[in-house]
Amino acid sequence: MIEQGESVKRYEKLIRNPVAREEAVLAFWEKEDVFRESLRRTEGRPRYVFFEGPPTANGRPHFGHLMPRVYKDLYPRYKTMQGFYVGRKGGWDTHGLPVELEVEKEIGVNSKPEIEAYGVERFVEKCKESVWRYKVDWERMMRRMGFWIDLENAYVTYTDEYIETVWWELKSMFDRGLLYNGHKTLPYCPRCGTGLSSHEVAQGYRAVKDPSVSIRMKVVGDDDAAYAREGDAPTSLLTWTTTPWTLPANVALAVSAEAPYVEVEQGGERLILAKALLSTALIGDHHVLREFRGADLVGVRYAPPYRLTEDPAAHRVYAASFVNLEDGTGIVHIASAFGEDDYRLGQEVGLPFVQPVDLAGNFTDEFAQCAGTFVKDADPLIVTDLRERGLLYRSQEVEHDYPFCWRCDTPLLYYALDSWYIRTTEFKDAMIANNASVHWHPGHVGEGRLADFLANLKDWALSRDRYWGTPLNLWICEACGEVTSVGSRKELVERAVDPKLAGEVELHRPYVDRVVLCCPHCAGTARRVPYVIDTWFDSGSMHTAQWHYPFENQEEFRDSYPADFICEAMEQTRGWFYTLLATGTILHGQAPYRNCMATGLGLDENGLKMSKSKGNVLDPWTYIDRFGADCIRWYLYSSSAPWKSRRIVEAAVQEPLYRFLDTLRNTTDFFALYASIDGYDPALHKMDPRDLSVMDRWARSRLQSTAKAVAGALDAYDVVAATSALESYADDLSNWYVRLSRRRFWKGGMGKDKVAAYDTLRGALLAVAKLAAPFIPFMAEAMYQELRGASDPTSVHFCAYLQPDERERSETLENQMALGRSIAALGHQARNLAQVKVRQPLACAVVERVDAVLSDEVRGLIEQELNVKRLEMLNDASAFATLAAEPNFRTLGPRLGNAGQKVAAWIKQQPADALRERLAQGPVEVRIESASVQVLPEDVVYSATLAAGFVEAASGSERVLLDVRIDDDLRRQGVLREVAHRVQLARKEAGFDVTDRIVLSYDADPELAALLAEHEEDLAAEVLASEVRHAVDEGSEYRESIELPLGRLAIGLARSRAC
RNA sequence: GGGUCUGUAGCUCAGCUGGUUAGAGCGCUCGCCUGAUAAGCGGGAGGUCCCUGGUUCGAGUCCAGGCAGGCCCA
Repeated sequence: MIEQGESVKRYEKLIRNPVAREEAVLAFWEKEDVFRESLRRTEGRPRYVFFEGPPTANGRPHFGHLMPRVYKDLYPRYKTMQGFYVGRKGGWDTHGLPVELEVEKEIGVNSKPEIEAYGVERFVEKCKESVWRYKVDWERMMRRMGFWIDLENAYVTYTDEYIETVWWELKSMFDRGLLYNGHKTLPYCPRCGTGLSSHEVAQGYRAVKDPSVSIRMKVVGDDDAAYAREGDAPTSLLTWTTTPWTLPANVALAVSAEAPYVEVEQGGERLILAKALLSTALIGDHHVLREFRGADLVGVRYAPPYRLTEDPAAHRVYAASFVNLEDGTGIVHIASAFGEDDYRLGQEVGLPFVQPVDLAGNFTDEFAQCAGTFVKDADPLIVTDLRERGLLYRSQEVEHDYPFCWRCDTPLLYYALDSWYIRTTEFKDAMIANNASVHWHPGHVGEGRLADFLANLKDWALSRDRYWGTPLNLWICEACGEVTSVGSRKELVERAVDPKLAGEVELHRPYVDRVVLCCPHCAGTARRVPYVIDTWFDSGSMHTAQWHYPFENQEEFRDSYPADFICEAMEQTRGWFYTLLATGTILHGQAPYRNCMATGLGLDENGLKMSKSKGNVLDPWTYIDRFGADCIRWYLYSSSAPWKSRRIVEAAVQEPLYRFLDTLRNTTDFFALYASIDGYDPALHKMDPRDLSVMDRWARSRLQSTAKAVAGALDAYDVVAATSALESYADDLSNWYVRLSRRRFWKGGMGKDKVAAYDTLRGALLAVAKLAAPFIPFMAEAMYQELRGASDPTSVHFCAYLQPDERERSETLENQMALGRSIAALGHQARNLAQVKVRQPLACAVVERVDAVLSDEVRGLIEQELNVKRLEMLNDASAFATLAAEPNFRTLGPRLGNAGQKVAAWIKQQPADALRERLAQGPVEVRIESASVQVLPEDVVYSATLAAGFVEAASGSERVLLDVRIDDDLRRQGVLREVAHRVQLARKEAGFDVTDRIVLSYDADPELAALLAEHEEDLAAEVLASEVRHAVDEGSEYRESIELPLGRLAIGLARSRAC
């Protein structure tokens, strides 16, 4: 009888709708201030340091943003539960060209002159607003996804504090001589008047046809070269370009030092070019005169097509590593103002800088014959001119990819612009060493992509000729040219001509530009350079600048450098991952992070990257509002490795809801249902370990193994393995432990066995909640709140992560159970084959498996599961089969011909077992019509025929033989079970409660009636009937007629009033 | 063009250092089971493991070349 006093604990079912369930948990977290409390509880503990890679809030968050974020939340939660203090300072990236572009669009301007006309101050103020446009969307998304991060104290890269630290960093580099002024060759849009960053350029590549010309450059001197001219014929270096407009700026030619070059004779002239390109570069017949290495040509002087400089270093041949021998002539035209390689070579060997093109892309007076002409339009003019002067060897058109401005479609020019650099190359070895100290997940990001980048490291071009960014903190004296770097607000005030202004001024353009310094060298007036800095330097400085170090928080900084864990999308490799590493190495001499995880991309259903321009971005809310945050989180964690790109397909995202989350919910609900009925209270009903059944011990052992596997996988940053361990435990618990233990919960009273079952199930569910808490924080919390005891911590997120307890583990038991389950599966398969229902008891199942051992307990479970009276384990079950020997005509025929038939007949007559034994010793001699014939082992194949009444099912290493002979007694037992089952179904159909007592009434054919009468008490107990009547009640709430093997049965059910 | 990743069932993906007949989940289909379950169990259909060559007794796995897609960088 069930009594429900007030003191009895009630367990509620979990909220079924995942979205509603999570909203309830969110409300609870906020009410209890759970995130901040989790930080307070761990304060002072050893740290696990996490750095937030700051997002830009001038764009809406989309599904792709969730991918790194789920891991950025998982590890801090996991480590917090392990007792570490994991501060999670948020951050916002707020500067840069993308912000400016947004504002340009908004105010309807399209170029720098227009911005100047609009007013830089107004423009910058707009930028400042723009960066917060979608802040609430980000905050809403983070809150709803359960991403715990401190946004209230987030660092913001545009604040004066942040800028001040960046200034401090830059000054410290300046003082160490690491900043210098030079030229950077950028893809430059002459119409917009700005260089473009690489991601902008990448958007504008298009295949176009351009001229491809080979030009003679006549050798005029060989005094400084190993090469020496021979004969009197005119000799030319043959060079090649697809940008004829750069030829006026030619200052040198470059060759590959090691490659072979040849001098050929053709039509009375001599031409020099790379041997490898002879056949593709020359037209018509030629005669090779001699061969030499490129190095021999170094120093040769030649006549340029246009002579705009008289510098003695110019118009000579140099060796360069970038010379390629795949197209062209192997002799590369160098215009140091118009190409990155060209510029670097110019710097290395001291070439003059010839730049006859203005910032609008037109030739200047320096190249008078085309002055005022746009360079691309000058191409045909120059080609014609060269042809007329006999310098043109060949002119063709080639199709290749060329970048265009993605905004205005103007062809971009590679143009050397004035720029400040950080001498990062000086730290190349240090960065390589620091990179090697990082644990990369996956390895190829650090070892491949980044290492590769570091191996070819170039100095960091720091300055940008724009408006919205951290102003470059360099002031140049108008009088003496002295450069001053200002490293703090204090210093700015001290040096300013107007200290009051310097004390109040916002550290942005155009305000800070108004601060004029007094030159420390000559007391002249120093003005700030017009640049802002690359915004990557901002975010790459967060390890220091987020604390406003060294002006504040010195201790905080020391305790949180380097980070233990960072995680961002893969494309940050040469972005944030690199800039952090660079600034960290230069400023602090150590890699700024120990573990770095890179995540893949979110792809749309066609496998294309989600991007705003393609219009295929997925709003996370489409799934959050339908499946909930846990479902999305688990999908991302479990579907594949973090760094793999994923197609986001609805069915796949939804899957965990049914497969995993509902399994947890249902198992918890199962517990709640019966624990409520029984009034189970762990505080009152103490479990004695001696009462634990084999199922309990197995469930407990599996739990410990799971805890071990999950923590091990997480520590190895193998998130997928962690999720699959949890999933398989949830499955084991629900579909094996609960399924086989149901009867223990049904039976009345609160016996020791029942307490053991409750204790085990509740313990397992609580443990799962803790193990799963970092992954699915909502579901874990909901389960925990349902199951926790009064003295347990308020939230699952305050609990200690489960430490595996080896004493509860038994590998033997787990292995035996695994074998048992495999046997059960085979047994079911065999029943299927024989078309015998599980409810029909059978006498015996035989398991054939070598050296298999099952304890009596496990064996008992399997007998029950398979509904067999006896389960036998054998090494060899051949006793249950009859072996027959069959001749193998494939071997007999070819070898023996006609005699084969006779031998075959003989084989068939032999007892198969005996024959096999004899053949196992070797060939057998047989006399066939007075001739002796050898029968070889391969001449015989054996077929086994199962003993009558058995069916078999087999998998890899085991075989199950099922005795499907049903005698009268078994049949009657089967019918009894069938009747009980039908009554149970009827109860459910009638809508009765699990605990309702019923009046069962029935009519049956005679044989069936006799059987039922005999077992009436058992039946009544089984179906909770308080009374059984031998004629169907007319007043029954539910009636049904059933055909059974022993006859027809009519039943009637009514709720009993007795109870 | 350089670097790198990916290519396995209709879909999403596992397949560790090479080793029987290539797997899971979802979907489809037939049957079973069901006092928790949108569940579970079993059977079936569904595969050129991108292609070609090589190494090997043996290749989805290793090597080389190619094709396709993606990303980063030019």
